[in-house]
Amino acid sequence: MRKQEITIYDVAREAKVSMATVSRVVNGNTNVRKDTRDRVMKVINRLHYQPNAVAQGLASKRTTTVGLIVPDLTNLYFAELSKGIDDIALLYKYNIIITSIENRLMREDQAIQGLLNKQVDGVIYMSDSLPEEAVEAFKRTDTPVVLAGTKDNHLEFPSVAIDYQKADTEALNLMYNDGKRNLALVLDNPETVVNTENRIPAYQQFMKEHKLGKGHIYSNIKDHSDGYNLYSQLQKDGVDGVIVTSDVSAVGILTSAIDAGKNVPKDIEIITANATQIASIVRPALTAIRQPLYDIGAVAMRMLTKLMNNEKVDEMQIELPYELLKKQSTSNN
Amino acid sequence: MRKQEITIYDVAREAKVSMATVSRVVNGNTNVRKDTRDRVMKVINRLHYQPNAVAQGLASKRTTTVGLIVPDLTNLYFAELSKGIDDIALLYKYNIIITSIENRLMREDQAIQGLLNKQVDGVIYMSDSLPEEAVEAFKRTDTPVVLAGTKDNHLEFPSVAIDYQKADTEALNLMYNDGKRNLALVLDNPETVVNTENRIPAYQQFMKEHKLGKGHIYSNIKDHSDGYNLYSQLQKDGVDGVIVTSDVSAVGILTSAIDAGKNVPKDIEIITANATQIASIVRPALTAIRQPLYDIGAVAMRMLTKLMNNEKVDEMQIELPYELLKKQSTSNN
DNA sequence: CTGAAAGCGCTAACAC
DNA sequence: GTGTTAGCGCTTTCAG
Repeated sequence: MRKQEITIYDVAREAKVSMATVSRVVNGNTNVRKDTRDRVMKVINRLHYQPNAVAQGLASKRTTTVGLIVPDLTNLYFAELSKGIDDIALLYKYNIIITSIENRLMREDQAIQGLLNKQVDGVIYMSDSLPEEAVEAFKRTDTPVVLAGTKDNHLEFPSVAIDYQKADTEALNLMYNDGKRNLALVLDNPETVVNTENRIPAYQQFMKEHKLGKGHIYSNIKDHSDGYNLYSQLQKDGVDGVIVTSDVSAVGILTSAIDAGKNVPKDIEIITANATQIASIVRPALTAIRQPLYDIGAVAMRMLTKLMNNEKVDEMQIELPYELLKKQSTSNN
Repeated sequence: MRKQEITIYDVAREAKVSMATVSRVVNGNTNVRKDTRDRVMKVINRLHYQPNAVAQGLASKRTTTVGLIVPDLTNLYFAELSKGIDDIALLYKYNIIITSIENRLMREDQAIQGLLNKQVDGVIYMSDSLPEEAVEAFKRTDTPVVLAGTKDNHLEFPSVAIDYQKADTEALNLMYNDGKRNLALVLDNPETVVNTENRIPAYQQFMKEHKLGKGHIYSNIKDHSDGYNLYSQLQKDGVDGVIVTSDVSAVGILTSAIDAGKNVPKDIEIITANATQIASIVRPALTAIRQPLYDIGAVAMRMLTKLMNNEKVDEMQIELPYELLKKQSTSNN
């Protein structure tokens, strides 16, 4: 709806060439003589011609657009992932259509279908859960998909993530070495693949191996106040060390403990499993499993570019290194 | 690139109608007899037909897509604005193409041009600065634009924001009433319209009216460590009260003060001017100018839908109410 | 209420 | 190297 609808046809006429030639110039095709190229370029600049990406998309069947499916924009975990994706997308000249699915009106499979209808060239899926309908939706298409910061049950889709199981075990071990024996796991969503297939098994195995009983798993602790309110329960249950999957919830537990006159890490140790900048901003700073979120996003997007170009991808399940950042919410003996 | 490329033509053939009729059914045009509509719908469902949005866009010149221009995805200020935008966009069935311009590779006007080439139906601009080239880019087009959480110098564009000047004056007054006399203004970007036209004038006028001298304005304090490092300078300058435009920077100042053994609010009062959830998570909680970020985004997007439909919009410059949330970083006498 | 036909602006064989 | 010509899949007059 530009005021001046300059089309490729206008340029062709003014430059006295065919639209095919203009198209070649626009797309950097080398099969154009230098002087005609220059002539066309001059007209393009004079007329301020800008190719209509929609028409290009229809004709070429490539939209240079990728879809992002993300649960919550205001969760820094996803925001930091997105940043990595965005930077690489820019590098490869892809636009990003973002679809947030936290809203009840939008289901995963609908989000996918919507993106597919827009003819995106690829999709990056960051939602922590991958419902069966979503899997089906992906399978109905040739459009490549990469999971970022999450995995699927059967490793059917390419993904970029960390070794959650190993990370959690290491975190539990840290608290164990600090003398903590009543360790708990605090989950946001208990049904995500990462949790059911990685975090919970890691926790249960650790508890078993160290003969610590069944332990405690708390679910649906998603925001600051959830965490804040959970603390009294943790006290009742005698918990002295927790891994928390939601960053702000970890802060909530921390604040609640301090407000209750407790000492962190003496009375309770806290490790946040999906650290964002928030973990390092609060005091005491939270010991954290630091995932390379930006890199996960960047690598996922890079992988997607390869997939979209039908390039060979040697590794479909990429695992990036994490770091267990020991801060003030554990005593780190 | 779907495996099964069902087109409107396939549906037409199977349903024994013309593609025009299928199109009418798909678009909810009422001029279709009920039984033909049903027949077409049945075929659509059987074939899993999904309209190609790119072809629709080319033919109808509407893409049901809006562009978002945002400086930084990982800044919760923008994330919270985006959430409001996203929810309303979903409601009106618009997709969102997000363009982040913090990257040096992407300038404001390029971002705009890119969105325009994609034939977006409208743009929401959240960047805190609006360079001349960006203004020019917008003027070359009929595509409606709404500024969210920011304003332009000449009120040329529709916008949704708060009264920054009034808010800051109120904040300064709070600290003044607490007995603070060496008040400072800590800016992220000193060149944004909101700062040059609203915050700085408000500050200067307040200082003048209360005969507090020239005061101190600090610039380019953008992240947590900027704020943290600034504190020693604030001490040197004897500052006992600050308004900070970057939320995480405010936390940085807070943490730095506490680490230096100071008392907040006794030694220094801190008010954050662009509060996000972070402001309420830290302890002591930050006194904040709480802007209704979600609402700003939602109202901006709603306004844009009207503009895109050529509906009448009575108010082009919308000002939403803010709240001065008195928390623990001021003594609130 | 339905169909025919002309594009939307561009790309991509295929000729020359 | 360059031009010609079909489409891409859909919407939208315009007839009837």
